Amino acid sequence: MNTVRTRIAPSPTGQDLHIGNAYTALINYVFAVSHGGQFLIRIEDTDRTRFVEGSEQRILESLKWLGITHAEGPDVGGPFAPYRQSERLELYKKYAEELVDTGHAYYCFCTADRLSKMRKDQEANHKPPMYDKKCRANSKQQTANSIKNGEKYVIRLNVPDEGVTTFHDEIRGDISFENKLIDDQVLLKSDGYPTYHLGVVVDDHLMEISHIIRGEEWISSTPKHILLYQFFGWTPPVFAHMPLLRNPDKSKLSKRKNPVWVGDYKAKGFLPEAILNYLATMAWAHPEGKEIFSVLEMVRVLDLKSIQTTAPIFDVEKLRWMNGEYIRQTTDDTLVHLITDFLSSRPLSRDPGILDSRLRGNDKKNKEMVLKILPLIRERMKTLAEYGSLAGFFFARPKEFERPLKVAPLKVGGIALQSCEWNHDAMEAAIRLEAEKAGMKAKDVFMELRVAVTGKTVGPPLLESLEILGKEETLMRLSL
RNA sequence: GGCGCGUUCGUCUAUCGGUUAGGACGUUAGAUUCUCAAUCUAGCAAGAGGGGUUCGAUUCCCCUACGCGCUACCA
Repeated sequence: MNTVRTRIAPSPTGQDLHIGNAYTALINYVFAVSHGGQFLIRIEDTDRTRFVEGSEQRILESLKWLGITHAEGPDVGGPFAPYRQSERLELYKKYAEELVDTGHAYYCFCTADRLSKMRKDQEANHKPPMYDKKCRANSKQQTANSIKNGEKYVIRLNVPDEGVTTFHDEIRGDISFENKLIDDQVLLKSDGYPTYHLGVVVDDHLMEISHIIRGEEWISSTPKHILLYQFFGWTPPVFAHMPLLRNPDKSKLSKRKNPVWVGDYKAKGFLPEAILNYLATMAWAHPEGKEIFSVLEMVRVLDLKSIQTTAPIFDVEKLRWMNGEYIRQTTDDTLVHLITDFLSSRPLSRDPGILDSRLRGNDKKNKEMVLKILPLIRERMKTLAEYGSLAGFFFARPKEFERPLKVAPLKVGGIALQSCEWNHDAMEAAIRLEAEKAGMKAKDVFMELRVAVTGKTVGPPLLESLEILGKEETLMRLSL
């Protein structure tokens, strides 16, 4: 009875897992784990009009990619299956009717036309747009007749006209709402599906959820949920409303203004650990002031009460920095796999310039090559996607040059490299010597060699790169 | 419009009523250097406004302003 059970309840209406859902998933997961409890997933697919095919699978995949694992869910089952609301329809109907029997809900036969007209009038008169409770006055007989005649109906929550509904929020304290301002919410839609409000309360209770940790956007609906718990005679779980992640313009994080899908960040070359770490610093700070820490470490120190109430802005720049930190921490072997997997899973058209298919090999030989290149580029990479522009020249000759080559210093460099031994120190000595002989700055010679070999003015250290590239290939590029 | 939630550097945040208001990202300058990074050093940068309470408010209370959320047979 005392076990901590948390959940996230995504609805399959988007192309993937929303980063905001990933955020609440992280907190729910960490909280459950830190209390030796269970974290589960329930799919709330009650809106058929917005249903997106394949969404559920992608949500599950993204969660898995992030490393947030669930004990129960639509894919793995569990003691409270099914975990998909569309498969639990009879349940909601039963509970909605129970509410009707106890007088806490009623049938409503109002048409969409009437409702929208009513709302328009209310708006015109500057009144809060709420259902006017017309059907609450229907007699039992009227209701029975209407149903018998096949009239479409919904079941609405019968909210008391007076009083106040209060609930305690673990993060924000007590929050109260006047009952007269709470709408007679639809609980069961005319298509037989429950609305969020009914579904969430019934399932959270049946699935023995102990803590509801969800987004701030639900605060206003919580009194309806509290009322439902009261009417059913159930003990409500603990509530904690997380602040909403925001766009740089402070609006709720949305796909129109930001990449919001976890898959977007994966495609941009972010590592799951970095994403989670960054998310963890949203509205919360490690008690020791650490910036870089693992989920496991978060499990040790997270306290719901220490979560901030202010909605943070999702700052991709800081995420990039953090991702770079993680790339630098990653072992060579792991990073090789990350890079080769990343490249092979990515559409060729997204890689510009000199990057071509030779870079994308997943074979052993290519992996060895990547391993050699790694020390030259790892501290220059903030995302895996930058590998291409950083290391592309190892695999293919530059197709274009950032600027025209200067012949004189290039010649000097060529002479130096032609006759020298192919190692870092020998090359450096030769270049400096030849530069001095020609009365040039060694710097300029280095730069010209760089442009000729890589096509760019910036990149990994030149001599180390030449060592890997080999003498033959280097001289070939110099003679272009 | 109504209801709710919120307000510390540009951004993420620290602060058990007493601090030169600290850290991180970004940014600026410098060191290093074959470029760019990485690294190191230094700098710039904040308590929305007004009332209270208090010996003392960033911290507690109220008001205003501003921002955000909700206001569907969407979640």
